Amino acid sequence: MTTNLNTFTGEYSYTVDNKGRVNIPAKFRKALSADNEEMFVITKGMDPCIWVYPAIIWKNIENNLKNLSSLSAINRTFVRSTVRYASSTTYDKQGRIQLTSNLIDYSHLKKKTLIIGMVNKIEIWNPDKLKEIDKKNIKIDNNAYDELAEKIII
Amino acid sequence: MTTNLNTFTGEYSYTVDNKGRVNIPAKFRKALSADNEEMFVITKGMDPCIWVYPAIIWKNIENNLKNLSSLSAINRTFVRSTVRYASSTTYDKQGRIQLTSNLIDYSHLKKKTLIIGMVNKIEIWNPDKLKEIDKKNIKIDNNAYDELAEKIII
DNA sequence: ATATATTGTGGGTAGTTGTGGGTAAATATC
DNA sequence: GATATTTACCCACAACTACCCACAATATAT
Repeated sequence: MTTNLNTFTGEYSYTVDNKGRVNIPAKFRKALSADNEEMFVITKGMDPCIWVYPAIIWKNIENNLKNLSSLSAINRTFVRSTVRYASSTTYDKQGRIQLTSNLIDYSHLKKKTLIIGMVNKIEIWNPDKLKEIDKKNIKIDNNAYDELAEKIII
Repeated sequence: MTTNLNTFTGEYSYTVDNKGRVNIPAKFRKALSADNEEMFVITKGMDPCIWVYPAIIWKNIENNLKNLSSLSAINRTFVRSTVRYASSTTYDKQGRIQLTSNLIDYSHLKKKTLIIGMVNKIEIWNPDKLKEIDKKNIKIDNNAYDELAEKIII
């Protein structure tokens, strides 16, 4: 059976080389639908990590943003903070994408990275940073999970 | 995959030279549709920055304004504060546009600039000024912001 | 178990991009 | 009308990027 297109699961360890490139796991590349033409959009995650979207998924976000009028100050701030760190890249013959130094700094990437499938997007983490965050999140009360339970069946 | 035409994302650092020229990032130039004929319209932003529109997008704005009644105070204010300062420029062989001293003053541009893709337009900032504004905006009511995020971010 | 193909990591090179400045035409000033 | 000042266009060069190839490690097939 073929898995869902543009859907990513699982976790992989890779390295960022000294040119700022990381491999996109082969499985993820295969999950990309053809109309993406091998293109991703990378941007700042809400956690200290990099978010990687299939290009066509990102396009939807972009189109939604286009409909926000810049007359409203909140709209301007929102658009700016959303797209400011976004840039599109196609992966090279070896399956790597080029990260920007902005995003590398933001997510504290060194050499080792953890690449995590997050269903409709991919996250790139510094493994140590993720451990840190995980520790904090353990304390998150179970009530929050109970709330989620009503929305999602697993 | 071809990215959306006349759509800009990402953030770039450039310098204004002593003739008042700034580079338009290569990626942005490539995103310009051919019928713009390498032309932008620069004008006063609603924040203390310069707005740069692809010429044909600006044309649409002008046409829309024509249909707006001048009875509305907001319309009048917008026309007066934004349209008033608009002027068109094509970029030179090196990819730079010439700014006007009016706009340089208005946006407090010194040497360092931050050029930000704002989907359907481009903003040129003094990096320090933007930091200032960002700080202020953190206090802006988060509810409106979160509402937007829920609608738009996937 | 061995051979073959695929995948991940490193580096080299040619072309592009960003930044400075120079020169001639156009405009303004006296 | 002559001179000064600005503007538009051109060239040069350093820095960077995209693209290419190589090779080792892993996975797959026979």
